[in-house]
Amino acid sequence: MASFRNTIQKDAVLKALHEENRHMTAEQVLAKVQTQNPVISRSTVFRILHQLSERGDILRIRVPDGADCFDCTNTPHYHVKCTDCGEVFDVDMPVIDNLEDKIADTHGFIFTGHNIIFSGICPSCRKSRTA
Amino acid sequence: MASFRNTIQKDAVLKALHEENRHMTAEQVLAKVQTQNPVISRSTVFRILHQLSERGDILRIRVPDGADCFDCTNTPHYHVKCTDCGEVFDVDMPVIDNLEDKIADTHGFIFTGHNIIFSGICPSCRKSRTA
DNA sequence: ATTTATGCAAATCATTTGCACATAG
DNA sequence: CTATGTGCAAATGATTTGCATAAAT
Repeated sequence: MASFRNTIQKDAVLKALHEENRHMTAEQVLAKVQTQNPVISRSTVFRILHQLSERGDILRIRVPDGADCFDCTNTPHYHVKCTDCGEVFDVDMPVIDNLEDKIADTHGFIFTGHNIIFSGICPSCRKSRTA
Repeated sequence: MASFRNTIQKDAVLKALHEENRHMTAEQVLAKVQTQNPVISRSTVFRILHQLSERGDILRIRVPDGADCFDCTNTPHYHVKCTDCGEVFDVDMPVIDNLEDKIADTHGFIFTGHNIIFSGICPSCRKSRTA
């Protein structure tokens, strides 16, 4: 069976995610990691983020029309994307249980989950608009 | 001001969308259009789909981890993505009004809308699994 | 020793864009 | 005539992958 090995790169990625404690793109993780350890490659960061999210250790947030984000938490929650700057933020709202039950006709589909992405204007973009 | 012109290509794209009457990827639109008019380029299809969705004539559905879909309807609705084959289907469920009001702490965010993507197993993938 | 990981560069996939030419208004 | 549209090929951006080497178990 495939087992996982501990490497400096994996530690660095996890450390970066925990220090920020919010979702980061792979690019942001790479940048942060490289400030400490300059010799770590982009593909390795992508591979590690992929592996960790497959394992369920971190959350991969598929951002429509933008780079995916990774969150060191593993409890599901919803997100907002600012339509101005494209940043993604957490939403303070409990996950809706059994949302799937509201579907009238399932056509034989088996629903396993759902994801909500809100859109809006983030506080800082709002300020720079009125300014 | 910029105004729009009618071209054979635009007619062809709209015709393709209306004939299928369900969401298609740009690639699918291109394929269908090329059966009638072989000399229409990929970029033109993309440009037209972009233009039409900007105008609000059609719906652009951002599919996480997959090609965007376009729907000739302009009334919003939710979608399911089959985790097996990746196909996207409409969901028979009314759009939730005021979902944004359920957000506890908005941190100064202005919410303008939301989108829900369900995940599940489509009927045909389910069949081929048990087979 | 054997298997998993890494770094690099090249590949992929969906989509956009620059540019010269065509065409609708 | 003049602005908008088209076709092509090349560019983009995010992510993945093949391959030889390195490191963890």
